[in-house]
Amino acid sequence: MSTETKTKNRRASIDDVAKHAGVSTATVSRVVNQTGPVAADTISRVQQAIVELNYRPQAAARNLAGRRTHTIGLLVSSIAGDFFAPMLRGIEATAQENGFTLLVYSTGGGAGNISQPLPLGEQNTDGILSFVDSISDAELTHLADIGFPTVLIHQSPPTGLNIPFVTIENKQGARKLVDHLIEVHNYRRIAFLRGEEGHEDSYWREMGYRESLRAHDILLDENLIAAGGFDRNQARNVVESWLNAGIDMDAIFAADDESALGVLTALQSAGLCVSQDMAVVGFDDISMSCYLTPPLTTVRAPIEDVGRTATQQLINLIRGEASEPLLLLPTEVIIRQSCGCDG
Amino acid sequence: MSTETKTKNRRASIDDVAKHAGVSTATVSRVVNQTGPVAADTISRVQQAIVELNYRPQAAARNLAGRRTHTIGLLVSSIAGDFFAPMLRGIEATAQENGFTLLVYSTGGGAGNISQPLPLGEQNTDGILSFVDSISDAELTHLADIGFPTVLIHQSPPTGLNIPFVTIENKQGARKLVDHLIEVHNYRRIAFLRGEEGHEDSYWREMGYRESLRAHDILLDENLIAAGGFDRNQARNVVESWLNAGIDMDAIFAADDESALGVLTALQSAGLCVSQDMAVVGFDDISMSCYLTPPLTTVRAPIEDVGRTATQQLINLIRGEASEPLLLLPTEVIIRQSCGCDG
DNA sequence: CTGAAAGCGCTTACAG
DNA sequence: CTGAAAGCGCTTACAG
Repeated sequence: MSTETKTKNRRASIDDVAKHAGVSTATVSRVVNQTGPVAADTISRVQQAIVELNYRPQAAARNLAGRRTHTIGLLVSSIAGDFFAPMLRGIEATAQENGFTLLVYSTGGGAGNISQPLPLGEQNTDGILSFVDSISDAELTHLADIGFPTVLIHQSPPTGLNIPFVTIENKQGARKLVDHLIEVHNYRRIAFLRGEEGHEDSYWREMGYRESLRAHDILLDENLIAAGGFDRNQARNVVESWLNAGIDMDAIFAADDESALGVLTALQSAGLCVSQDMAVVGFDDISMSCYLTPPLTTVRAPIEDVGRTATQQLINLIRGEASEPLLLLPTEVIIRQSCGCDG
Repeated sequence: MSTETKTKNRRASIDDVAKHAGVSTATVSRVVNQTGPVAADTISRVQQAIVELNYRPQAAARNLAGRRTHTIGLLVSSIAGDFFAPMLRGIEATAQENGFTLLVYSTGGGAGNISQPLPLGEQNTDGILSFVDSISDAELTHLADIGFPTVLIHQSPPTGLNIPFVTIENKQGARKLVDHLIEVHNYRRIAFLRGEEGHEDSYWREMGYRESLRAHDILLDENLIAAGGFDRNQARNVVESWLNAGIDMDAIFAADDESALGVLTALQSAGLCVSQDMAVVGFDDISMSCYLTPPLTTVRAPIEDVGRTATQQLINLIRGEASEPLLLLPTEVIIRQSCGCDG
């Protein structure tokens, strides 16, 4: 069995509406877009014709003639995980509120610095939002050259390029989290599990970690730092190898909640009791973090808000209004039980 | 009046490329789109011009002239949760593989049956993917009338409309899950927590539940059925009230994992030990389900695959090829520990 | 307040 | 294999 599309008669165009209402297409355009002055009764005549013919302006023609697309392009390396959903929600909502639609393209990771024309750009959007590593420096340079509205999310622009970006207070958040571990729980041997190589979030979280240790006169043991890749399995493997090597630790700070999950798994399958035998903390506060056992102490990243803010900045740029070169959204330490607190 | 003043910041158009390569725009179009025959050396001349001028065809003009948009519209009621990410991943990937871009619009829930022109439709896409309740019957009827390619996800079309849809084997999955509860664990008093009112997934899951009870000669107790709304908090409240009322139960089947979470919370804060004192099972197998305590026994819904399949069906429709009126993707019971098994 | 007309930047018969 | 030309369906000065 199969269904097939049946073609019916042509859709109504602006000419049809104009004819039906006895006006010119210019007038129809004016009432549709609420631009320019039109007499009240003309307006209602046109509106009636629109309803009767079920007229909907065709985007392509509108964009061509108007030199705008009313759409925002979002580039991400991968549409995955708990991190993505809230960000998308923020972006989508803000775009809608301002009359823009959202075009999403995921570069599928690894697009890193291979310069290849993206399917989203000047040719089909009014502006681009780029999350982390989804766009090459060459492409970014091109966009900056032609002055195309662009905002970076959780990533700073290549040096020399004047592209606004919005991200979160990674360092501050990490600093406070580690301070808690040291000051409240008296841990001194705190391991750090980095995120992805070259990822700025990870970099600044590590800086916060180092700063906290330094501030408390704790000598950093480089053996307590390893790469977790923001990945459950990689994190789990690292912790298992630490355990096998008999590394002495009080606590493990995973660069994100996703990898904290792997840490928890490794510890539990080694028969350790998290929070008593070993503290674990993460970063992001993804939706499942409060349901873990024990509930995860972490730093809340205002991801949805990052999406909203970045989109607003982009829309400002598109409208030719001022926009902040850098916006750092505040993070907040969320104390639960995996750090050793009672909850 | 001299044409020497070629504006430096204007983007290259097809005319510029044609002039640069010494050919007509028709020829440029042919090499760009790989349509029609072009001599080998002409091709390379044009390609060189394209590179030199950094030419990128403008989508709006292309769409207008070509009467196609090369984009797929996705309508969802809300971009939230663990359910959405995998579905989006499947849709996005399949769209990309076939040269389509994705336009996403979330109706923000409650769009139910208020007929209001959607920002996604015939005017800016080649086809529409609609997830559950994101589009009104009136709108759907309109789309069917004009034969516009449309595919429904996790939702059947209104009666009389010939619109293909893809969903999962809800009833079968629920049936097997409840069979397990009865046959392996000997539970007889199994409660069911419905999902959202009028939601087809919920309806069929309930049918599977009822069918299993009937097959095992267990009389259905209507007091053991309540509305959980696919919602953590609502589910939690219901279970708390059941507990307060002293309802006798062996097990609770939550219509999705999200609400199973609420069940777990309610049970645990009442001091009950899930899996020993009371079994809990869910549906979907969202990413966090295996990390819950105890790990959740559930039914795996192939959500990403649903996204892929629906998109492929839509693309078939767009291309005028055959498409299945209904595709039911298989589900699978995932036994973990919350049902009382050892794990 | 309204309309005639010139595009916007492409694609695609049609003719050669 | 290639080009001239007629649109695609809108918007927007410009003129009245």
